[in-house]
Amino acid sequence: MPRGSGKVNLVDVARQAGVSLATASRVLNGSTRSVGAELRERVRQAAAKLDYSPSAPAQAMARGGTDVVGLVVPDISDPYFSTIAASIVRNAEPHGLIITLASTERRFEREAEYVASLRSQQARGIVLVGSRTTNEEQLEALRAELEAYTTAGGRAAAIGQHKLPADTVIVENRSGARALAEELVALGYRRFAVLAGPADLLTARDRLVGFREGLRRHGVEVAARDVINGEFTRDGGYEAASELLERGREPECVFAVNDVMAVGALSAFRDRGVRLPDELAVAGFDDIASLRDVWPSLTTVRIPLERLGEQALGFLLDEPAERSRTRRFRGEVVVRASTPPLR
Amino acid sequence: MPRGSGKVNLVDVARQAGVSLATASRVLNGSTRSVGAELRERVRQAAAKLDYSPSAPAQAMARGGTDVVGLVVPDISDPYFSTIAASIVRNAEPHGLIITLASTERRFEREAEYVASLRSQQARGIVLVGSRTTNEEQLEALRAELEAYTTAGGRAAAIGQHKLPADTVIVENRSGARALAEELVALGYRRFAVLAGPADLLTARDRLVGFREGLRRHGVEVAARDVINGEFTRDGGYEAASELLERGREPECVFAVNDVMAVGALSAFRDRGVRLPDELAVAGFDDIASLRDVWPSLTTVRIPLERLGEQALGFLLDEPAERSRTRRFRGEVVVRASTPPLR
DNA sequence: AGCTCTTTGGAAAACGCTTTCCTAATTGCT
DNA sequence: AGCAATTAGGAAAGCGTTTTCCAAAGAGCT
Repeated sequence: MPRGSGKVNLVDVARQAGVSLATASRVLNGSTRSVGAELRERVRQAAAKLDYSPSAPAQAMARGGTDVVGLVVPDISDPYFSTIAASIVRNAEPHGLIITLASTERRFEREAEYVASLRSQQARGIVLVGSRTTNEEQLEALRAELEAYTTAGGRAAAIGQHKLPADTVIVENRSGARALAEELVALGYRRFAVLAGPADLLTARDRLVGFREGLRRHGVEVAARDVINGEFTRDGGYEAASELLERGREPECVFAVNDVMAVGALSAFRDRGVRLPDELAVAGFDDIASLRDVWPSLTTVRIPLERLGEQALGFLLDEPAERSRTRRFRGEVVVRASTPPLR
Repeated sequence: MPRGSGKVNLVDVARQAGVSLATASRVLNGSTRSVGAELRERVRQAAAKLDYSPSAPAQAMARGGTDVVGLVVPDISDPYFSTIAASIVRNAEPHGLIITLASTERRFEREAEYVASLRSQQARGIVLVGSRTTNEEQLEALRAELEAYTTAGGRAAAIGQHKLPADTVIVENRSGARALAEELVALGYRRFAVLAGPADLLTARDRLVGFREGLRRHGVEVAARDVINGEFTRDGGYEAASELLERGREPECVFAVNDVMAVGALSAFRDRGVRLPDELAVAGFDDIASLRDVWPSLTTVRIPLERLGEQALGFLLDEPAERSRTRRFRGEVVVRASTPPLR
């Protein structure tokens, strides 16, 4: 039942309770200093009666810091990132942290802007979720901002992005893709095509490299014209798959470097009348939960997405280390219906 | 290239530029008051040289407000909500708004807490994305918080939640479900089952009600035992579908009140050996983009999710109205492969 | 040349807290 | 009973901005 009159501040509460500002503050923020039971009660009552709500900005000023953690992702509507975001939000809540969300729409240059904004907000920490990496100039700008942020006392963690001045959480894309490749070879596949995502995306590149490594161990190669770049999205997958068919290539198995692209490819193939999975096998990467119901169910590499976010937040909450830390997570190959044993 | 020494504030900038604090402030925040070209330049240089970053909390205090907009959703990893979130983030950015994200994990009582937190943060606006509605007590608590928030000058908008003291964006669930039902009848279906989501969720209930209305127009009923409640999630759909089969019911078509449940049901049916879509048709609701690639592709009702977020934000940015406004969006039936004409 | 208007710059108040520094009062000793 | 040590409350100094209020200087008149 709110009292409707203007803003109520601590002074009002103190006056109402008949105590000093200092006492009111001490009662309300559970400070170390003790306050007599009687006054404590009076203050509590007054605050309740006036429906007092402390001003977070004022507290931030006085305390010299906030409980804000900034989360910067390339695209919050992509299930890969929204899963990570969910785990971060979930884990942040019990610590009383407030999450600020920025979605860069996969425009890398905005990451630096957001970091700057977060510094201005006096955010306590930043979690940066992986993005492009090849443009050295932009990367340098980002590094500079991060540096400025951390020297100002902020904590930074990155997911899937090496070489940043921050604690980082890494997915072992390369070894995961390697293992997947070997599994596919074991299933009998020899002729592969890869929907490789953007050429300048580290994650995508690592997966391609690992995949080729795995094949090569068994003497299998994938020609350059069987590798198609495209956006790291569902539509990117659809288009790359269409392009593949148009080139007249006839692989036995298509590896899309992430699940989102893989399901796009599934539709593309189906739209062209390809009978899945018998005529063509498809594999993905990530094991996105909300995509587990597609048919044929995707063979993929499971990444512990929730743990990624958890760990990144853990870094922020830990004591700062002198050198930046790295935590690696492995993927696990999951074989499903989209890649039946060949023949 | 950050300067590494402690925090730099406006006073430092002013001193470096040899001007007063007031002048520095005026230059840096593009105030109305004009400042001579020479001083302006000196201040700019000083700020750049010191890598000055204004303190957002201090600005909030002095200005008496922030550029924060709070977004409260039931579950950010659900594509329905992450799509809305994405549209809000995207539209907020050009206005210089900062989005704070709270995910209640579908625990309704936390909405009120988050609103309280947002009031404390002096957030400029709140977008509350639909949740339960039947517990009058909790609803009252939420109303009280919202009331307190708005009388303190904040703006509130709700999506899919009526009867809140806020501008609201409504999806016409009922008419959408009605149209879907009629379409299904036209395709020849007569025996239906419904995976109805949680009984206390308004959205779910409206869809069920509308669906029945549509059927009734053609003299078709769906018995109570063919309506199965469950969680509004993928697993909820899977379980409800399993339950349906265990009951030995043999509908011709199953309507899941949202797509996420529908794809869960798809898997459940497939796991039990039901041949889709010929043996059993399935329809959903929402037309979630990332689920468009499932097979059989879902017949569903398309909701303009992006527009929902856009409109909610629009309400926040508009001049406040004396009475709270409502904007309704209609859904559009989309028939796909999961409901082939019967026979 | 003597006025009154504009500009332009600075001093200082205000925003709402937290926390240090005092002071008064109580407690625990001897 | 007298003193040190502890406890509880208040006054006031920040925290980093924005913005009002003044004053000085220059511009435009007659």
